[in-house]
Amino acid sequence: MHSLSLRKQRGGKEGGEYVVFYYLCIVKKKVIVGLSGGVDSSVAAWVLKDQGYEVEGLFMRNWHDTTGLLQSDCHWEDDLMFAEMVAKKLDIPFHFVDLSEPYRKRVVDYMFAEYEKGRTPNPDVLCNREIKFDSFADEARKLGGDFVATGHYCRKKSISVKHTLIYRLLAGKDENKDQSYFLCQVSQEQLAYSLFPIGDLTKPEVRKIADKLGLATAHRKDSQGICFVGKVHLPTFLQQKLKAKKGQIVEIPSTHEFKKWYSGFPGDNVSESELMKACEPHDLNKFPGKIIGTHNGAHFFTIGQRKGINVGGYKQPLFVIGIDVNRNLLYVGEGQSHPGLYRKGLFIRNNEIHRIRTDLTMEIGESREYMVRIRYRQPLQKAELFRRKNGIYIIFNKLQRGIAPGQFAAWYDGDEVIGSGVIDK
RNA sequence: GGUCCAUUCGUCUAGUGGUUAGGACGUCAGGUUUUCAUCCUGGUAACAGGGGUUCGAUUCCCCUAUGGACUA
Repeated sequence: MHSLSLRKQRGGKEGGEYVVFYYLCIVKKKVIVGLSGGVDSSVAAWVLKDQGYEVEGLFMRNWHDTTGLLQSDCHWEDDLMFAEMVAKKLDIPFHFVDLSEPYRKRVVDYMFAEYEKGRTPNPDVLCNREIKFDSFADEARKLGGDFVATGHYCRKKSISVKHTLIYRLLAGKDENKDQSYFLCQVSQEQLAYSLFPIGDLTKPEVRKIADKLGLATAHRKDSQGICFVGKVHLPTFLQQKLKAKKGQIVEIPSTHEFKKWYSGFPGDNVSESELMKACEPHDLNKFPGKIIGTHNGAHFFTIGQRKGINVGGYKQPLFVIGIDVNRNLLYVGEGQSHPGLYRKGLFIRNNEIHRIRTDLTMEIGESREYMVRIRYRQPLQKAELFRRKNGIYIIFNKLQRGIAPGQFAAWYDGDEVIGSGVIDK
């Protein structure tokens, strides 16, 4: 029995309460915390230390290129400095590792490849699966870590299913900051090796703790944009590798006959071809569209996007409702409620189905109700998942706006992430 | 060739003999957001040009330019 057991024992003597700490076991578990230079990971490190773990900080540098960055300066040096200051304050060993190569290969290249296909990738979900809980975890093992920990707002629990230990990934306690979505692609093995120390805290609590401890990161602004890369002007960033190509913008009036959706869910015995139809995107080629302008490459856009179309004079804003990279066409529609913006369902290929709860695998022919989100911070949507021969068809209760291939759909049971997959179409 | 009508922010437009010339869309900048988006707030920006009439012209008149309609 290696697990650290730091116990609090309370005695209620007449002199008042006192607390006695003692160790049941002398061997402390070692945790390597990914210190990013932000508050969340700083407090995570402190929480672990407070819980009695042996804690070491590891800063990873994943990107030091400034091409396409909105702020001309690259922030990783600042981040490193803050991370070091925190480590010093908490009195924990501090390490540095450069993971730029794997990050470029496994996250950035994937990003380019997806955009090139006219899809909209989520690099941060990949970053967690491929870097933080993989390459980084390997580095942690080299340092003798028993676990890695991050400053994610999510929780891990375990249950025993048929005598097997199964890890559960749960939403963070702070509903407003819940980041479980970004971890929707991690595996049981990765979860087993991970800790999320601040999952039971809210952001204001985290800030307060950091403030009380006098951590330098207490009032640092939350990072935004692509993890490690930062805020970028996407077309500029993508043009490192994808070339600009002029093409036509085609407006599809909302008055055309768009697909009709049935209300609610189909029956559980619905055929795969029927589901396929229900999850098919709008066939925009068949409409007589109107050419209203030119763009610099359809692959720089995403469905549901408003900014950057560069065509004015309309009563309501134009939104991207379709992308055709082969013909380099950008389809747009006027107004928030344009029917081309909404769909009833989506499809995930067999080989893209990822299960976190490996014990809850859906068999072919099976269907289940789950709550689903297709973007970070989107309120969970009621949906039914149909497992069929080719993959999973997700039919939503309500029409969904801007379903974008390449993004991840994650399904939840309550606040637990059950599985996820890349949206194929 | 003649006659008539039009011309206002980048775009679509509102309006008046004295207005800070209004709005929408675009765009830009902030805010929200560890993806892409969305969303919120704010800013920028126009009376085609030249003459008159008038205390005062974007508004009325004339000419020029451009676009449209009708017609020998």
